[in-house]
Amino acid sequence: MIRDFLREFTHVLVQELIASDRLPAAVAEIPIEITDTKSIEHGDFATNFAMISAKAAGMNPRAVATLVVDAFQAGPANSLVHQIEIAGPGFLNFRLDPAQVARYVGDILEAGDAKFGNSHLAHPDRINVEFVSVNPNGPITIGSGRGAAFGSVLCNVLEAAGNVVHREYYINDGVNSEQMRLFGLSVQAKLRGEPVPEGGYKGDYVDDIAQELKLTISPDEDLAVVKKLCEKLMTDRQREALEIFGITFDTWFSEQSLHDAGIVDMRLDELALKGVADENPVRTKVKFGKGGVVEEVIQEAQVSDEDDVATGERATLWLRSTNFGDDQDRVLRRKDGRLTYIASDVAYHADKFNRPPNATKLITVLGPDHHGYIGRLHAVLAALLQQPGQPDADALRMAREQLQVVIFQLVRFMKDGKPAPMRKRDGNIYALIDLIDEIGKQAAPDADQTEQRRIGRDVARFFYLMRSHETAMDFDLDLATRQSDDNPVFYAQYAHARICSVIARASEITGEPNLALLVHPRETALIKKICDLPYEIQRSAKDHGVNRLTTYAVDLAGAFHYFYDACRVVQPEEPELSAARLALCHAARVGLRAAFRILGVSAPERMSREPSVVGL
RNA sequence: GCCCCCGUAGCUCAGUGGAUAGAGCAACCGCCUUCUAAGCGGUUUGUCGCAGGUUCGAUUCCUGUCGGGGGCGCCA
Repeated sequence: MIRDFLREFTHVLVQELIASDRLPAAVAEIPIEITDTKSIEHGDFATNFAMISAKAAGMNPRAVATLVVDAFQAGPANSLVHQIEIAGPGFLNFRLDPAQVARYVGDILEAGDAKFGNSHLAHPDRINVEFVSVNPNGPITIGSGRGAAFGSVLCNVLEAAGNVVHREYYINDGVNSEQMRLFGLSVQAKLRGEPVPEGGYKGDYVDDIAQELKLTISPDEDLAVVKKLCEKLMTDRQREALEIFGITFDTWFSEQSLHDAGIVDMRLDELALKGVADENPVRTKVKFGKGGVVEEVIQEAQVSDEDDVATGERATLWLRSTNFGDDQDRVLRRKDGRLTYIASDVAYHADKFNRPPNATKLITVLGPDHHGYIGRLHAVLAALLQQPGQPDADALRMAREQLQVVIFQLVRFMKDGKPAPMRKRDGNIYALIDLIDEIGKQAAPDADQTEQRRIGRDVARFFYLMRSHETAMDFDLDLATRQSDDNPVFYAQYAHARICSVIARASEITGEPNLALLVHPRETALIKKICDLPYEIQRSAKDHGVNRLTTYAVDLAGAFHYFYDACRVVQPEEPELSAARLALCHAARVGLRAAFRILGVSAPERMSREPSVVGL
């Protein structure tokens, strides 16, 4: 908003200087960045343009800055930009007229809760974002919670930045999966009252599933049937937990459906036809040195023993992924004919471009244990995308452009100042839904379950989102549960509740607000902060740094509290000022609600803490 | 061995190549006759791990190094 205006404003000044030969044409290439200032002594906004363009201009930064200021002073007076000053090594500091800044309040109110912060793109991406996607063999854990929170907010941010986004969950229900077979066996054992097999699944949820299945099927039912049914039950529970966590997907995509439709076989045939997959009994492995330099290429002959031939087994089908940057060729089909997980991935990645229709980009959010998987996925997509005669490197580059794998780092849970195990004392997996319930019960012991879960969800989401996804984080369970009052999400939500309260109290304030009266420094600071939301969203969409939005929400709340403290809104003896401040309250509420909407946390209209009885 | 991430105040962490590096917690001192004190103001706190390099300018980018966390299956 204001930044966009100042960028354009400066751009025009520079263009004039170029047109009149006072600056060389080369400086037109220098981007103009508007930054905020650390101190109001440096004005409202600043640009380093003079410094970064000094070389292209062939003069020192202050000389460039002087030209810009001259052009500004020679031009027609601008109502918003009061003054441009040269400071320090060559900063251009903008001083704005607060009464003009206040006019932006009107723009904010016009956009409203649902639209404020959103941008339009001339050429939006159509993006499929896959996230969470855990195996249907257990509940969503607190570990997956981070990917869930991050992925959902990334989707919201990309959408708000003007892209078309499709939210997708991939169900790993492939019939060949060892893990899922073991899960089915474990449930089957429970059904029959037998001990779970070696390495099988334990925990209360396995019993729950077995109990539920007992109602509909006999203990003698085939493993395949049991497996399919418990996958469905588990997936339903995951879906339910994620909904409580504030996440709904556009598509829950079944891996097995690709096999059932014969699409996997079809894609493998295509790859074989293209020559990027074959049955030659050799595997290439590449040893990379520092910086991805190829140090050694090893060809391993794959010996087939006579038993294989005798049992009529086929040769192994290899994806020659080393041609596309992978460190070893990957098996697509084992010699016994069973397809690997990566074979499904081939079909799946081709299919994903249908959601949204004609998708231009795929984003896959994965946990830290999957970072070794990135190269494989790019190789899969490169093999799919490669056109006849196209060099491997070009296909790989295309794959890397179209598929972004975003890895979030480990989250460690801390209790009593020590790392807490991911399993609880009773041996059960720590599920996301347990975390939500625990936080909610601690924060609001007397509230009903719906309200407790709303609070638990808000706190958990905010905690997950406060840190950059690319940094390992500690999730302090004590802070999130016991001392939940210290949680910044309450600070931010309280600002919203406070605004609602002020608005309710101001019903007698009517009349047209004169926004030009909003010139108190704390009013100007609040308006500037609200106006920053679209900018923060655009930045976050660009580098996936969605944790900024939590910082933004807290900063905006702080700006409101600071304003509230000094500027009384409801003053019947000053109706014009009151109306203007009321409008500002509405605008701040729009900003907070928009930020909360992106973050997936609620905007409570009332917050009141019962007096504590502790210590009596 | 290779790959990913981290190292900033006592603790947990923000920080867009820029000016005097910030916030919360913790400690201390103030502010409710007044729109919610889950708030506001103030005091105190630094070898931005270390060494080079690029740059007019580096906490930020690059290289190396030390320390910590995680990952490298014909499992998914």
